[in-house]
This record gives sequence, structure tokens and C-alpha cells, in this order.
Amino acid sequence: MEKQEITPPEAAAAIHPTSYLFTPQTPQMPSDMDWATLFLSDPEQAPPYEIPNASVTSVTTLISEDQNNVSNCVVHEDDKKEEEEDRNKDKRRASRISRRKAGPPRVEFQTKSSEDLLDDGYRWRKYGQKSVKNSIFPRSYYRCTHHTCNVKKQVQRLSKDTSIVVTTYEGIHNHPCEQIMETLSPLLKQMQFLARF
DNA sequence: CGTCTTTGACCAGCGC
DNA sequence: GCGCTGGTCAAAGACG
Repeated sequence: MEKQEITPPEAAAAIHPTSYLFTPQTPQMPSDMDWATLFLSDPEQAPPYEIPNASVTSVTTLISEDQNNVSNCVVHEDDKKEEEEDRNKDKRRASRISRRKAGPPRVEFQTKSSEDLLDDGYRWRKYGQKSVKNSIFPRSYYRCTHHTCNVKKQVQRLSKDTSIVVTTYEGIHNHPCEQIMETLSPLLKQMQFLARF
């Protein structure tokens, strides 16, 4: 298993094509771009962007041993601490992580924000919340409300640094961002109206 | 009334 | 088999 986290922006393309660094001084994200588009586009062409309502401190693509699969291995700082404290527990934990089958792409965002749930343009329904070991904050589970879309995300605040929220996205949206559609719908209506002449 | 959140119960996988 | 842990389900309630 391997976790890739980029710190200097210029190193992003060198390590993995889907790894980025977001900094507060970076330009605004274009309104027609969603988060999935961000991590799937070419980092050499795409500049780092700022997400509204939060400064994104890092974006991590989670990769399994199978190089063809970007999968769901998550090892947080708290887990690393646990490794040092108890090797036996670590073995158990490592096996739990490794047993997770390679699934849809997972991307982890770390953002500095006072709000747990960031506005990423999509609508989410909360379907669960669990208290997690070695963390004073619970982990929340969300699903995209679009009927044909099964993208999930997990949101958890770091106990180590309470200003940081870790958001893990699983899967890719198979529908346009609803906020974008709301923005574009008046324009589309106008175009339809003009097309009649 | 439809949508969403809350929360306890349940399940699966693993080590012992 | 039991306990631990993370993830999901589903009933009940809140809210606009």
C-alpha cells in the first residue's frame, strides 16, 4: 500500500498524475469544474485551485498495491501514532486495511475549515455516523442524492488538528453538478428562446 | 408531504 | 466462537 501526498506544487506531476496541492493563494476554481474533474485532469495543464468556503491544504490520491487500481486504503496521522504505540494492534489494523478490495477511485481532501460539510456543488444525504478509534470526532458517511449516482464521501475532523477536515470521496459522479445546472439553466432558456428566430 | 438527519442495530472481516 | 472495528441499514423524528 502506498499513500502519495504532494507538498510543493511543482512536484505534483512528478509523482502521480492525479495528485495536487491546493493553497489559499491559488486562483478561484472555475465554476464549471467539480472536484472529481479536478483530480482527474492533467496537473501540468491545470493550475491549483481554491475551493470556496475552505482552504484545501492537501489532496491525496489513495493507491493500492495493484497499480491499475486507485483504491480505498486510508492511513491517517492518528493511525501512524497508533503504529508506534502498539505493534500488535497495528498488525490487526493493517490487515483490516489490506482486506479492502480495490474499488472505485478514492481521493482524500484535507481542508482547513470550521464547517465539517464543504459545499462542493453536489447534494449529499447523510446515511451514517460512527465514532472512530483514536479520534474524538465522529466520522460521517454521505451518499450523492442523485438516483443514478453512487458516489460516497466520508467526512472527519482531525483530532490532532481540529481546524482540518478530512473529506474522502469514493467514486466519480455520472451526472453534472447541480449548482452548475442551476447557474446555466437561465442561459439555456435564453438560448432556446433566441433559437426560435 | 417530501426530504433529510439522527442513531442504534446489524453485518463482515480479521486476529486471538 | 468471541471481541474489535469500520461501514451500512432503516426506523423515527425534525424541518421547511
